[in-house]
Amino acid sequence: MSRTVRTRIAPSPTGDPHVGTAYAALFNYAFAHTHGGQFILRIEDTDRTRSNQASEAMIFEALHWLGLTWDEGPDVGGPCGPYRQSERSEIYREHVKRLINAGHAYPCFCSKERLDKVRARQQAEGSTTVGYDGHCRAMAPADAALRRGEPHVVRLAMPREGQIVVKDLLRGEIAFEAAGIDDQVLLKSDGFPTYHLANVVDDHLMEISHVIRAEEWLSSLPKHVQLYRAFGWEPPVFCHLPLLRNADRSKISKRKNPVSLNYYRRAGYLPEALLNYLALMGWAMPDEREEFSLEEFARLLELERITLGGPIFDLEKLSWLNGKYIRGLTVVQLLERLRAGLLGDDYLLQVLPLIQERIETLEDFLDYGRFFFVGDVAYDDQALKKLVPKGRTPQDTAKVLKTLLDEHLDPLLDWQPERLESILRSFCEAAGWSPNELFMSVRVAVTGRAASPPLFDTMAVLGKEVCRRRIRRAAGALKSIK
RNA sequence: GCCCCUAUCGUCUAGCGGUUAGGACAUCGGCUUUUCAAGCCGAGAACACGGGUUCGACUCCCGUUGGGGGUGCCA
Repeated sequence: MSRTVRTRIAPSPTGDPHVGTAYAALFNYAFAHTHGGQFILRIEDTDRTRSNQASEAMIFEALHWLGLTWDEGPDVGGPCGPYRQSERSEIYREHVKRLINAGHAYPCFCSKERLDKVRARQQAEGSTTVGYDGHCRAMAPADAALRRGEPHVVRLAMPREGQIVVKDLLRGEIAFEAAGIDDQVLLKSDGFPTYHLANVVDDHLMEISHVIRAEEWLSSLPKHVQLYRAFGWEPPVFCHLPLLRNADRSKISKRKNPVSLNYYRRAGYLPEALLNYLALMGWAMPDEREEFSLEEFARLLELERITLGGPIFDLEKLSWLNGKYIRGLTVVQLLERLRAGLLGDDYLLQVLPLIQERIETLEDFLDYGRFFFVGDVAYDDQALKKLVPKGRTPQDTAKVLKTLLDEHLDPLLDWQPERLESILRSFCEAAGWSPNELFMSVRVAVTGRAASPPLFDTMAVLGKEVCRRRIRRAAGALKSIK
């Protein structure tokens, strides 16, 4: 009870920095501060194929922008490091060994094919439990030792019967039938731990007192609790936050909502307004005041008061709040905000070289460079016509743009001219479009005009978020054409 | 399919057995204003349904329905 409060945010660096990460970080940060504890940043990069350095850097950057500073983390260090899971492999391996020796875990040599087959059969039979069937659990330790050289994973030996009762701060006790939970993989065949293992081991070793995370983890809580038991550790307090939702109530996603923190930053939302809005999701101040600072939030947050209905992330209300914050600034402060972004030297110095050769008077600058500074661009009839190459239909064009965006541009984190060019060029072949066709279409989508500075440089300067939303919008506009 | 969570205006929420069910966004109307915003004032708008418990349920319990999440060698 008197234990120091230590909370953490544990993002996985596999994409653009996510608004859900900021949401969880906000509550963890605030709770730690309410209780004079520490807030820790841990990078969960155990998925070697998806984890990526650019993503990690963007997460740091985005959280710094928001002002959610951490007391311990990969960049600032701390007594419980390293804070990057990829650098802790030895720790996990040792802990797995302990579990195996105690009979709480076992090696599993089942092939992917067998696993798929088992799952397919269970599904076909309408079996009540779908998951690993425990095939290798019966293997004698001596036999397993003999096969040590073969590729294998290590699984957690879950109790076969009875109930696993877990406790969530907001929901109270929740009982799961042990029979319905399969033996989770703890150590992958590449030697890296799964989330389940790594998060339990690290939370324990890093002395995390309160695990405040998204509700999507609630169903794996019994596995985590079982791990704490197997290790003989005292589990932390668990508090599962409601999931942010799209307007249709599904879990917030990039197809239906801007989810990248970079979007909000570029669009000109003030970090304190975003944080304030996020704090309103599932939380209300005791006096119902809706505008408050991070400090006030950190002073008054009580986890018990969090509401559990999944809140819809409402851009309209966010924008209203943001407007309030902007109006609350002095003119000089407003100028500073502008200079920190769209009207800052950094950005202007990127834009100007692309415009310089194309203007004759300084006042041409605004007219010509307009699309570098606005959010959406308008597509007039002429632009709409240029968007669709001769001989192509609006529908085809919309489809090509969407595919380009979703499958090729969206996963790109290193948003540089060279990368963009190679992606667009190879996409031409895949789509069966000529570079002329595709590049003009993308140019118009991204700038609103048929004439612009070199496409890839322009896209690079505009940034991923702006390109994304404009291409998306262009595709949408095309679809509504007859 | 199975497991788990969840349910107050369109949206975010207050409520914690007895209230004309309150506030905010959005919407609509008015005032202000050269215009547009902003600001101010006002209006419409909710306890999903069915059983209990109780003198009394939005509040407690059970069920139904709706919504969500999970069911990966992803987190």
